[in-house]
Amino acid sequence: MSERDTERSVSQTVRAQLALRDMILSGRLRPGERISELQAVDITGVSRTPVRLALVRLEDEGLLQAIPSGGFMVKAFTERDILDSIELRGTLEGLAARFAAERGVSARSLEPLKECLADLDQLVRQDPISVEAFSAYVTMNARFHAILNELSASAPLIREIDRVSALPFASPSAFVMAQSALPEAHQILLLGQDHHRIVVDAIENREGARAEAVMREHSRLAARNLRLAVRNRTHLELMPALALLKSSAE
Amino acid sequence: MSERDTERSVSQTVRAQLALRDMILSGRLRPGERISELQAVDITGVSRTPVRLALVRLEDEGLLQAIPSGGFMVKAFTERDILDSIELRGTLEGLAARFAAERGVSARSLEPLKECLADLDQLVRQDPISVEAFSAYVTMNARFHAILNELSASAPLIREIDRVSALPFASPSAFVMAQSALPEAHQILLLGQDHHRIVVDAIENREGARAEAVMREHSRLAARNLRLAVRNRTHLELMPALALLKSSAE
DNA sequence: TGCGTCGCTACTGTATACATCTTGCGTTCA
DNA sequence: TGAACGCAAGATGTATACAGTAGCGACGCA
Repeated sequence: MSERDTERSVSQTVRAQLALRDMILSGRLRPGERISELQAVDITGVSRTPVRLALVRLEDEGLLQAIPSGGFMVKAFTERDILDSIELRGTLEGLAARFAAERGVSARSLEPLKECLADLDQLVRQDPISVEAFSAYVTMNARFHAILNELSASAPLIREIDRVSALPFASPSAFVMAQSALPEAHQILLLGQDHHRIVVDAIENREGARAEAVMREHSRLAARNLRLAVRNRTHLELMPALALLKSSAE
Repeated sequence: MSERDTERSVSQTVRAQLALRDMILSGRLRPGERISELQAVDITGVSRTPVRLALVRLEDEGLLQAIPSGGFMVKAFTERDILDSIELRGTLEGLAARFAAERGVSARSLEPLKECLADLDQLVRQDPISVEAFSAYVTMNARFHAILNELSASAPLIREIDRVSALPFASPSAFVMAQSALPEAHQILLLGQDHHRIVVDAIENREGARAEAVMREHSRLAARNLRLAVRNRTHLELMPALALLKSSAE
């Protein structure tokens, strides 16, 4: 039904954007491959005008790269690019946390964040964590990060964080599912949750430097997950984002 | 001549983008004002297709805001938004400097930065600084920042810095010209140049934390300039970016 | 056999016509 | 007199036709 709704109500541009993004992330369009407008028309079934807009949007989303002579190609990323993007997100989220801490947040507006924290606590408490719980964790984790960013009350900053997190391998939840297959899974989850706890505490006590530092460190868990998961090589299918890696690592 | 070249060789899309950006920054399109495609067609003289692309590009450049029901309006910024954008740029440039310092930069690739530093030294040495020298300073300062960012050797980071600096009030040179009218002008220039000197030194000695901290502080000079210039209210014409401020400050 | 040039093909850039939707104003009814 | 409904105007969303250009291949000449 929601499928139907999507097909009917959403604009052709958005539909094309979703279809193309899916093709890229699933690896059916390989990094470096040129993607012509007509090809995109074939894929998406809409005409060139919305396809063109979709391509432009995917370009500034960072998934495509403009070719000087015209047209677009699928962007390729190195492992270093991915790690830098994660560090970048951590830096921005750190700034958001610092803003929240330094500028002060009312007890009332801190409430949703604390509720979210409690929900996450509930989830990580199970010892062998079920796949469903992992999935719920991903959702709730994204929510936690979103609320935290909002607390910065800085529109320009939130905009940039959203932008950076749109890269499939830079989002706070990018490698959580991959992590679920690791033996260290539970321990990493507990570490992450402790970071969450600390940042809430730091904001409450207006400790800007502490809030910033812990969010930076928090993002490095994603980097650690990435390295572990790539090394183990099993469950690469849990990380669709890796389809964008330059061939060497594939 | 370059005018001619622009008119001839550049695509209609780019031409429309430039014309519209100019209209916005010059204040002829006021913040909050809706800008219809047909209106934009009248302004730019090109047809709706390239106009549309130009509008989309200006949206993700941050100058326009999409209206939910379709179309775009000129984005309005608060003084707080501007200050946050400056802090944001400082944070990103700080990260770039830290990357450069921690990862190490060869003496050879540090050379252009040092040359740039020496050129800047030459410029700030004059005591009553001429307007021409100020103008030259703006150019050279932009060059210094560009080289510094490149030294991070991080494509994703450079991309974001460029993006943030594209906002007319967030670029490293945004308020330098405005500053030229202030009595404190020379002193501020010397402070900024000292920051430049320190960051080069820190990178050379692989002091990541120092390089990061000084670039953050460096960006706050822009915030200080902004505040001073707004308070003095003279020479607001040197800061076209302020056309985007929400009405209160105008 | 290699290099240069010519021509073709297929792509992107642009304009415009048509369809759909939203918004605002006017009219009518309670 | 106020509110709600309907219509009209103008906006955006979409499709497509046409023009211009770049890239590639083939052919010819040295």
